[in-house]
Amino acid sequence: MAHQTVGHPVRPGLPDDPRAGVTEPTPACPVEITLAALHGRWTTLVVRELLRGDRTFTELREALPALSDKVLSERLAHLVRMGVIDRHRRAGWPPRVRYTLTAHGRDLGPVLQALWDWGARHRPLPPGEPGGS
Amino acid sequence: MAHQTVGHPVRPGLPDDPRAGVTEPTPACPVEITLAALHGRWTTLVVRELLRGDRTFTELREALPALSDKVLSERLAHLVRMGVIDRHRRAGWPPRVRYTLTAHGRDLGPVLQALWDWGARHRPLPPGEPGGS
DNA sequence: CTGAATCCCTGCCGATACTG
DNA sequence: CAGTATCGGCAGGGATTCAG
Repeated sequence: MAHQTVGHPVRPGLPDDPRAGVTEPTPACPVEITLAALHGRWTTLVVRELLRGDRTFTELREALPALSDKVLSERLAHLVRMGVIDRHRRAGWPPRVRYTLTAHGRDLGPVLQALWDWGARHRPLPPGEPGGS
Repeated sequence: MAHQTVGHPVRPGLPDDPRAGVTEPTPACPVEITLAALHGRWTTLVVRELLRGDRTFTELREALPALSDKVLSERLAHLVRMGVIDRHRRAGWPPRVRYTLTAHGRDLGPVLQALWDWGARHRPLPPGEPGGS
């Protein structure tokens, strides 16, 4: 997926960020950056679990039973690369790894809230409902 | 892409919406609904253009030159189905079609703003910046 | 326990060509 | 002008298996 700008039109008083005028999906756009962080199936659910508190790999698997090891592993690595979560290894046996949100990760709370709010207000067309115009 | 809930943990005072506890990516989750509406490459850029005012097919192509006819057509049909935009045909020749945001579509402004804000605050790891924890 | 490697299948998106 | 039809490449993600 790829996305972009917006913001300038929504807030005419915004700083004249040149990224608000891009004409193609570029990774430099802030909207792209955020959607890239949340990209992938299960990603928002993993973030939600971590918003409730730090978790181990197994705890996440138990919270999301239908999520496979491979995909969970991928999602966690992705979120670490995106600076959303941190990975903490505890020495000894058995290996224990805890995942916690970074400061940036915690800042995703309001973003997910905005996504929730719009979806909650929106009727998912049951079927044949235009919208409201 | 697929996503989910959140909201309950972010706002402990939220109504006890059962959707806040789903354990897999279901279309019933509000977060899923919103991400489904914005799903697909170019989608947010098309919405941004329409937030600036209504547009015709050709005007959108000119605003987003790298976007192909086929994909633009797909995105517009998708956004209509999602209740985000309306399609207005004007009789006569040549055919003129204007696309405008619905009320729900205009409500996406704050959502895109939230996405913009997080991405703008976040350093896209240039490379090698964990996050903040 | 916490993953990584592999296989395969599906769905997206771009390019090109064609129609009302 | 405003699309649709078709094709092909590639990345995403699920199941299974293997490793530190």
